[in-house]
Amino acid sequence: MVTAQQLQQQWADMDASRARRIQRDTATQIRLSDDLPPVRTVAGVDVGFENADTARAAIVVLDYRTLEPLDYALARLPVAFPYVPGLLSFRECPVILRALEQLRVAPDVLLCDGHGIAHPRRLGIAAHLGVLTGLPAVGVAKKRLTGRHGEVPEGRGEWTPLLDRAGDTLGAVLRTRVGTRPLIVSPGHRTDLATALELVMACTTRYRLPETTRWADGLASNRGQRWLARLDALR
DNA sequence: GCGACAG
DNA sequence: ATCTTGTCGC
Repeated sequence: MVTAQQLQQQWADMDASRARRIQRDTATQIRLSDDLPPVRTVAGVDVGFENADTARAAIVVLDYRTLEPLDYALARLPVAFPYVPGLLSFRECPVILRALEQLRVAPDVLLCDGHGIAHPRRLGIAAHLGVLTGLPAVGVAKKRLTGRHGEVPEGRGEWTPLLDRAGDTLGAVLRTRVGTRPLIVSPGHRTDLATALELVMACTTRYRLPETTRWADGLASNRGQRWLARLDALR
């Protein structure tokens, strides 16, 4: 499998047009059939920035049934790619892979911060990460990147499809909690939309964001110390 | 050429 | 993403 080091060097300072070419090429390897094993562990994946040139990835593996943390990993790496809408994975995948290498408990599926196939070239960070690792992956984003949709029903768990120009379904705009902005869920790799929605709802309790992303978000951010203390308290 | 634009 | 306190509302 590809290592974080390889990508870090290989993608450093790569021009946008070449990156898009890689995306169109990599997107052909995505499998959207639902072939996940019985899910017992789910991982939250996110990246934060300590400063302008240091990225920090956080991965937290939760027990799918109880949503209790089973394992986690953190990784730091110099930023080698700018943030360009549509090219997020080139900036964040290297650190994430570095963190995945440290994990001791293997996750059955990855819930990533960002989109799956709800992307201009169908290769959001969740899809890219899925292909790179071979693991089932789902995209959970707080904002839309591409696609259009109608009004979203107000009930918890209700959703509306996110469509592209041709009318193909890219994902779903999901209301995880009443009274808050909906999330955008899209399959990344080895999952279909129905399963992606099921996974996200199963990981969501009383907040807008699923527990997976809440943990990963917290640990990747600058208040990560707070969340580390919570993990220790559970042991 | 004019908007839109994950984290 | 990140810089940051209080504050409006259930």
